[in-house]
Amino acid sequence: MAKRDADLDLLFQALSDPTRRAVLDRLAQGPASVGELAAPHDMALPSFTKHIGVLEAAGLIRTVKKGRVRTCHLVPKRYQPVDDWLSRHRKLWERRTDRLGSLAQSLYRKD
Amino acid sequence: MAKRDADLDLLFQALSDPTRRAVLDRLAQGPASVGELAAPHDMALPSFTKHIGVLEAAGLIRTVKKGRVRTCHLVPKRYQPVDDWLSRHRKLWERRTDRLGSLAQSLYRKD
DNA sequence: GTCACGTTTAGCCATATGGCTAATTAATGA
DNA sequence: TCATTAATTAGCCATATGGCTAAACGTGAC
Repeated sequence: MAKRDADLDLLFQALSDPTRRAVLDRLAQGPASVGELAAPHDMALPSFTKHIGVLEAAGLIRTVKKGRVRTCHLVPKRYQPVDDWLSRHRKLWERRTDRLGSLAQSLYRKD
Repeated sequence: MAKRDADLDLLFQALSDPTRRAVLDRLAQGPASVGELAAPHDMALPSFTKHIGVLEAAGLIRTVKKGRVRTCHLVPKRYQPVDDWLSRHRKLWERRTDRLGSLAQSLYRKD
């Protein structure tokens, strides 16, 4: 127990904000500068920059500053731990509903 | 833009805490009372109860109070929005790396 | 050299989060 | 009935989060 998984903490936390998810959406199409990323969001730049910081701290994006422009790109493989956690869970409860008969399953299906 | 998806906010937020993830782990094996769930966590009960509240608010668990015991059970299908978001993203960037040639792909593979 | 541009730093604010103790409620069992 | 038990409520605290403005920084363009 108490097996701290700080990685998952950071990742889920990073994903819990709509602005940040929108940034990831955008970056899925290809790299972009901080300014480009900020444009669609009605928010002061320094506020926005914090979101970039959170995403980078979680490892979901990486950034390179060239001249005065910081370019951000996605690190898709960082979704892996999240993916893993979810599929582990799916297996856990599927294994469990397997152990229950189909009657019990149908009861659970009420949700 | 600014398409608030409060559901995902709540879900990712709920999943961002190790105590709460541990509770979900436990509940994947079957229902349990608040007391049983709290036992492995070195934490005062009222603190723990808040976590239960967060999980319930996110819809990840449901609880029934019978007598003085509140029993909690998992609502597995609530993982669905999270799952959906992730697979949408996987598709997005896979589609993109498809558009790039294999040379560009190999460059990206550096991460 | 100087000015504009893209970004960052510094500092502030309100609210949320995750923890605690003490006291309360409600149900069970002796 | 009365003590014990399971959980909740109330209230407190420290820190984190997500936003802001004003000012500074560093680079590129003219």
